[in-house]
Amino acid sequence: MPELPEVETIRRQLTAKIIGKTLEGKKIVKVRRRAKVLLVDFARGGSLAFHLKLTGQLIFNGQPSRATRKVFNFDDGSRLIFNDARKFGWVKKLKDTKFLEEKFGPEALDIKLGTFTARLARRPNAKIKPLLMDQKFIAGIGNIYSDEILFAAKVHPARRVKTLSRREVKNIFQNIKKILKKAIEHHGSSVKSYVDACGRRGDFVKYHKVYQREGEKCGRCGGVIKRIKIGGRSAHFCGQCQI
DNA sequence: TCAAATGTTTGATC
DNA sequence: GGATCAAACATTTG
Repeated sequence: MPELPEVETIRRQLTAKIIGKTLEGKKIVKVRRRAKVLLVDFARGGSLAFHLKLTGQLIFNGQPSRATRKVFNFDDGSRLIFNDARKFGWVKKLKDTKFLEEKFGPEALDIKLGTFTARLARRPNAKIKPLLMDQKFIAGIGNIYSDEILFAAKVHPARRVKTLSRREVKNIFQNIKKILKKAIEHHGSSVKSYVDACGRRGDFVKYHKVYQREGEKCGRCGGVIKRIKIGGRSAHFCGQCQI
């Protein structure tokens, strides 16, 4: 799944649907997100934690299918379906979620420019795309949005951090916020299997400028969109205007 | 049949 | 410690 915008979409929808319901005798008081982990908090402590990895789905009042791994039944007869075709995802009960604070870096939507710049300065030799996807460096960005952010900032995904100008750093920073927020407004990107908590597909794919658009013409400069491997993942970028 | 896929972890190597 | 890469997890899709 599901990068920050997709998990955040599900978080918001579940907040509206399941707060106040009771699950296995425990009242739900909050639905939170930390990095790409979704947390359902109970009144007397403890949480249910979900990670959807690549193909996980959480559908409120969905119908079970072959991909269904778990069904959570609420006291009022409604339910939450956890699907995951590839079985990489997980759900677990946590007594304490404090460790999640240190497990991940600052939230992408919360980080300040000064913090972002200071953290970059500690990793001068890292390539920018894998660094943006490093959850310990900054939390919430994955393969789709790192490509889109770097396209918007006109920065090549393999650029070393130490070669970035202050202006480029600011540009990347501003586009992290801008693109993630816009993607949330569109309920995320349904490239393949992702659907939101209502079982609907996200709309943001039509705004992708480079992700999975190899061979197409760049909408900004007319160059050709390329795909290369960086850190074992596909990186999509315009070979002409991303320097 | 082969390649690639929204994520993360682990181990090897320089 | 950093950086890079391959492999692993299990399955679907083109």
